Amino acid sequence: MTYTYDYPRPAVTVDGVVFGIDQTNCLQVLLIQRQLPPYIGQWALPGGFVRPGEGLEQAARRELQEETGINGLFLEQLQAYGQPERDPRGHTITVAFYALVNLWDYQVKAATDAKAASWWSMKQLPALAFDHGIIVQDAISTLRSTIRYRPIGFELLPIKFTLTQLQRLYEVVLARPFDKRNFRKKLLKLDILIALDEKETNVSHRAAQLYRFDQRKYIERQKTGFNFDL
Amino acid sequence: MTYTYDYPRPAVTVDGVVFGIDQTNCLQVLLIQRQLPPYIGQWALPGGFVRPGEGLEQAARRELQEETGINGLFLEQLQAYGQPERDPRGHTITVAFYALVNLWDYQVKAATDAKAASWWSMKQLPALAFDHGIIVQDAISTLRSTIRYRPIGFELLPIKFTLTQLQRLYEVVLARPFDKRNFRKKLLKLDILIALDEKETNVSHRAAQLYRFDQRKYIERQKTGFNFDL
DNA sequence: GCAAAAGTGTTCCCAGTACACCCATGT
DNA sequence: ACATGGGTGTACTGGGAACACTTTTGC
Repeated sequence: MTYTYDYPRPAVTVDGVVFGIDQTNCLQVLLIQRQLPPYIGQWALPGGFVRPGEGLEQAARRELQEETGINGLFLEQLQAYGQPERDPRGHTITVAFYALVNLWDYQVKAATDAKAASWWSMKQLPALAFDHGIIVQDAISTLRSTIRYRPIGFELLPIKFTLTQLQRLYEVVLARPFDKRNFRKKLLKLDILIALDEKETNVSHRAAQLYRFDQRKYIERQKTGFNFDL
Repeated sequence: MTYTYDYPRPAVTVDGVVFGIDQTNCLQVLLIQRQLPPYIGQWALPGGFVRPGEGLEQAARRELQEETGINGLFLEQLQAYGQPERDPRGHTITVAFYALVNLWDYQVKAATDAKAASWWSMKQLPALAFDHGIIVQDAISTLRSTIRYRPIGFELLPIKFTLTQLQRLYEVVLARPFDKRNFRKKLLKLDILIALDEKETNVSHRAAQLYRFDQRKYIERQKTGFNFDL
């Protein structure tokens, strides 16, 4: 079965830059090892061809589900990459997405996945296939600017988290330290966190208060001209 | 001549949202009237199919040149749109760009262009073909956020401009008034404007000082950790 | 001399920043 | 009792916001 058109068409793929944060407080990216040419054996972003009748985001979610077993996560478009020589097989345009995943819950899943998918620290990424190295750099740069004015950081944490975890998250992503007192003051004043009736357990130090993000209140705030800004 | 592939491929187009500001202090968008089905006779964004061996930005520049006669302008990618039903002819992915053009210089050119291209005020856009209405909304929203932290506003002005022109520009794009004294104080303190040895002429009021943007100094500033921010 | 826009300083307030000690818990 | 991270308040400073009058030019 073949498909014929009156004019030549480039191929269209989607690729996903999936970020997570592990216990070691490093920003991680999910990569898969290619089983087919070109770049066989090299590490690359999970992704694949867009199918007929499929939206771009839909295709990205499907590919991530197929290749890494994770779904239902925060996913947003980065941009399209279309340099004609970026794929040796021929003119291929890829639409890149970035995704945030809560590694506290998904950790096991990714580790036991059969498809040669694994987490790599941003600090020591391997050489990537195609132009995927550039895509990852663009993704981290977009993540850094976005996390400062939209409350997407919570996607990287479990539902219940401590203020210290939240602070570590911002420090890791923005690669910059925050003052503990000022950070807490600012976050609590935004009034979009709910203090739960729970504390950490089994820690050999004073147990920390647990919070969760109040999406509803955030949306309310936004309507009345308020800006998340860190 | 036809082109055959092993798997079905969506078509790939580029579209451009070209912004300009005219004398009436309105934000304008350049539209063309479609000469062919679908949506024949309706207004749409200038754009067209990506050709083999052509990069995305390259394609966007070519289409703008062909359809509107303007080139060499500020052009940056917005995002890709790929809902499968967005084009009645079949699955078509478009990569949208937004562009800024100095209407003081290009005004005549666009007006005399033969191809049914014309400027429309953002305040009263006609119904647009395809999902172009959404694309324009996304473009203005991106323009608004980008103009606040990157000095791209100057692309909409002639090389020599007055501070009042610059202020009007920001007021028009951000749809919000600025205080004259504070605006001038802030802009001048950034130290990226060069006061020229020239003033306005033929105005029936006190002639304003002319300035130009100092790209070189801006790049210097940036390296030494400085942020344009308005 | 009048209409129309250019140009110019000061005060107030809030948000960002810097900074150090006591508290609760497990071993 | 000690090690570990949790939790808290104050003083300073710089930038944003509000605000009104004089100057220059063409008619």
